[in-house]
Amino acid sequence: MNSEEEVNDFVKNGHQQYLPHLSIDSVIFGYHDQQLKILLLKWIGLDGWGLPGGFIRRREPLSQAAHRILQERTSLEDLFLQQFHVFGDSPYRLQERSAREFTEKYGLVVGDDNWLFERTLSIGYFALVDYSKVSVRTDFFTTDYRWWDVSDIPPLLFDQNEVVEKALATLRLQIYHQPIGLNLLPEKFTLAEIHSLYETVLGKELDQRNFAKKLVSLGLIKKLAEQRAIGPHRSPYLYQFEKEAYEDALKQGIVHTY
Amino acid sequence: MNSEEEVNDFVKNGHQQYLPHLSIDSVIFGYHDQQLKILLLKWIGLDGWGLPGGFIRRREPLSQAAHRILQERTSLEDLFLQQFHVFGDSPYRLQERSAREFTEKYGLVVGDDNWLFERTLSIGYFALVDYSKVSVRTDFFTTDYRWWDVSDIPPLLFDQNEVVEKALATLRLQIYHQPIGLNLLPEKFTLAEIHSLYETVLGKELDQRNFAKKLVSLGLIKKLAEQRAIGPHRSPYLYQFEKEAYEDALKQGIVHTY
DNA sequence: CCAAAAGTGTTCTTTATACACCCATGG
DNA sequence: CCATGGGTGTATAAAGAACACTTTTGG
Repeated sequence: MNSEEEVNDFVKNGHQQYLPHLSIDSVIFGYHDQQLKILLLKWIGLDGWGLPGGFIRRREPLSQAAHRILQERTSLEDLFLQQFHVFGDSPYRLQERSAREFTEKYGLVVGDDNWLFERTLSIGYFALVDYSKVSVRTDFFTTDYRWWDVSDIPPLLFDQNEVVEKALATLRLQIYHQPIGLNLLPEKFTLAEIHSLYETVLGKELDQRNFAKKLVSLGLIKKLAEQRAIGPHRSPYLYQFEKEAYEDALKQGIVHTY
Repeated sequence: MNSEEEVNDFVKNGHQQYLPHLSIDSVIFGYHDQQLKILLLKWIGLDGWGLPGGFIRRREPLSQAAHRILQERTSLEDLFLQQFHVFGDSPYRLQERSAREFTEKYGLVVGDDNWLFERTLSIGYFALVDYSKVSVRTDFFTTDYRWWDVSDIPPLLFDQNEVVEKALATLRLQIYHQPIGLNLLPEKFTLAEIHSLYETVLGKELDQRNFAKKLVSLGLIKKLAEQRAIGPHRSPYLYQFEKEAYEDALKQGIVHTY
């Protein structure tokens, strides 16, 4: 959605294509530089950072909508994507807001009764993606994007800070039952990398030896013959996920402590 | 909602009061007779059993709507109520269905474009309630109700069997992180009762001695001086939840194994 | 040869599991 | 006095936590 014509049509007639009162907000986690990051978009006019999101087509299954929205935004096909909460309590989501504001800022004339300004509940999804594979597409409303460190999220639009908090809490809880990493790390990685990922997500230190022992003994990762040259230091071995064991653990759940 | 007039108004004008395309389905768990049960309603006309549910008022916070719906149905004020999933994938939820059917069965004339027959996503909540304190209110659409054993749920309307399954799965997962029982048991209970509750929810046997040891050592329950007379057997002691420890465990989570 | 990061085992402590007998009660 | 369900402890096994030194590498 980039041309003024398209945008106009979306604003004026979007309610014919999309379900009103409902949107999807995506918290997209990536991992880079030893930091867990999320992707935020800069909304022009509203002058603030917000989550990528979108609407559900009238006859589109919900989970398909969530995938489509993410795919359109990041160009990723395969990703871990999971619903985690519906947000419908915050006063922001109750306001029928800012039609005027919108008109002023975008130069589009819309009425107070426009579908975009009715009360909207938001279904939160979170995704775990390989940072390096994402190519972000911006559009008319969102001219800029940036990966933000989760410990340093700016004030977001509406109640989206709460959405991010809840996504993080869900991820941290889930890591005790399911493996993560397959979608956050490149295919081959070092022990140091996955170790640091887990420390980052959990926000605490994990014993190096115990951690490696655990992952290997669970059969989730396997050591490759390959090593990686990393400058004037000993070369670490590369590891890879055991896909079958990983998928099993995802489905059946495990009880971890790390 | 009982008089024909009220029902007519709800069908014809409900969309002015409620958000369209969205409903709340409640899976209400109760525990009785050593069985985990859920409350189902018999929908007249549709000729089937279904979950209690309702709609969200246009300016009503989501969680408040969930509480209201449950409160109206069960007369309970304090209960454990938790959102667990949004259902928007099943083909049932895509069908704009049965306006004709409806007209035939209820004798109300409604059009195909009536708000009740548009695609509806459902937000699933589950509640844990003290079976003995519930007094169920029926209405025009639901003339009968019954508590069903979770292992013996009949085919439900739409995709509601899936909703029940997911609620159960969520409850079973959650029991590993949070205590349950405070809302399922009467205030004072015996070790045998709570033990059997946990066995029922988890669907497996738990060692009697280890179970009691664990709950007491976690400080979740405390033994009272009182005993209960139970016929020609040794009288069991009564126990009570330690509210503070219980609430803490709810908030902060625990790692159980039982 | 040195700075920096990698790799690797053992001990101790805590937690979980398995298991069986005596006790109290009312009829 | 007896049938029934209640109550309790200990020993073993498994899992988690704590802990430090040697190796490799390129500059």
